[in-house]
Amino acid sequence: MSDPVDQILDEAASGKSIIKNRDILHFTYIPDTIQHRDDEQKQVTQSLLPILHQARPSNLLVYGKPGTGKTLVVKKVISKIQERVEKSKFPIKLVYTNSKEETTIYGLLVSFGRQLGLQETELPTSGLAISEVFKRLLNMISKKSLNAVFVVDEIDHLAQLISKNHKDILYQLTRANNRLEGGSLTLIGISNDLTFKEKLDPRVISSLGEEEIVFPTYNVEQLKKILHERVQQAFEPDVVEDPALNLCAAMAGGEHGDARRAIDLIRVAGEIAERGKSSVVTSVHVREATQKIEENKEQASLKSYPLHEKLVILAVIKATGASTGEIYQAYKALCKAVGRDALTQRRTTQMLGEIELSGIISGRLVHQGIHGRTKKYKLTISTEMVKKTFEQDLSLKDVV
DNA sequence: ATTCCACAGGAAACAGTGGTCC
DNA sequence: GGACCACTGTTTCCTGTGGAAT
Repeated sequence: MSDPVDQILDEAASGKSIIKNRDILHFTYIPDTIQHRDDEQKQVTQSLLPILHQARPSNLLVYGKPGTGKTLVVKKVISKIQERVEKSKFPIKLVYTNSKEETTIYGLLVSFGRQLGLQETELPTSGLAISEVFKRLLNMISKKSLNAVFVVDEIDHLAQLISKNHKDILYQLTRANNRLEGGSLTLIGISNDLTFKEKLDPRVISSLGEEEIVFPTYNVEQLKKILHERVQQAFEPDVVEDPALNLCAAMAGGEHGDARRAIDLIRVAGEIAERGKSSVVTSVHVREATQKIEENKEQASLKSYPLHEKLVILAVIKATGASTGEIYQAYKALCKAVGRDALTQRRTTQMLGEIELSGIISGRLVHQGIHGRTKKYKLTISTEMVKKTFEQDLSLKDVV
């Protein structure tokens, strides 16, 4: 018997794989052309054209569901503009940040600052007032007469942060040009949520949405073409069966035309087929892939919860279909069992709400007349999955 | 028609941490 | 070293809710 590790390594080295280029099976892999997005590419380019003529373009808002290629298009246009203006020595600075990757407004501004070239000593990662951070950013732009273009991906998330902290940072960003002595600042917002503007200050809406571009979702036919192209480049010839490809497109098409999801599906299906030593990818593999992606998502999300949230989830299992009050009693008992102080009922309600948002549990508001109003929760995923995941947590081992 | 229950969930306050600035 | 700041997680306080019971 050969060594099991060697066996796998030998097989991989011999090039037996049905996948010949894995990189292509990632959404962010940018092909030369972004398919079915010609119109949008033209629109974005038109909007940013003034930069070429050394003028400040209008602030721009880009909308579209996840996986519609918004960010890819914006990044492509920007990098092309950058190529051209580099030659003309026009001092333009493009800065990209995803607000979801920053948990605070402070972090977001610091990320902008770093990309503008502000060092740790000039802009520390904490300790300053937000207004001070903002001032330092503007000083930098003024001093170097930069024409800065800030791209804020998932700007709806930023809008949410702002509504929590009551800071009008977006307003200040959109009106920064009035405060600048040299240089300029342009804001490009990218959003998944078409309705996020409703949460904003009307003054911000008017200056931020000077121009708007909407990315329509892909239809199943378009998804098929996108998949087909990637499959041709990524897999060996005739490996992916047509029904498998069609199923991927149909499934992703059913979920708001998400190309990211479609490409993910075919990648995971390919990996499953390969591990099963199959020479073709069939629709069975695609179905398995759907399930696997779903399970991975659930497990990752379960693992990421802090202890008290995990205890609340366990309490929902113990008191299944029960009201908040009963769940709270079960939770208190669990806390006692693991030797922790229980949090208040108010906090527990809040945690239940947060967990519900992630889709692991679902709640239903019930009016029971004189018995008051309550919310009844139940688990939406399998109990076994939760138990299996939580068993790995040492502090929970005894109560699972 | 009124009362009452068992909470939901918003708002504000607070404590603690980790930092800067002068 | 003290004033100040951002931020997170939590508690405290409070108002609102809709239908059964009275």
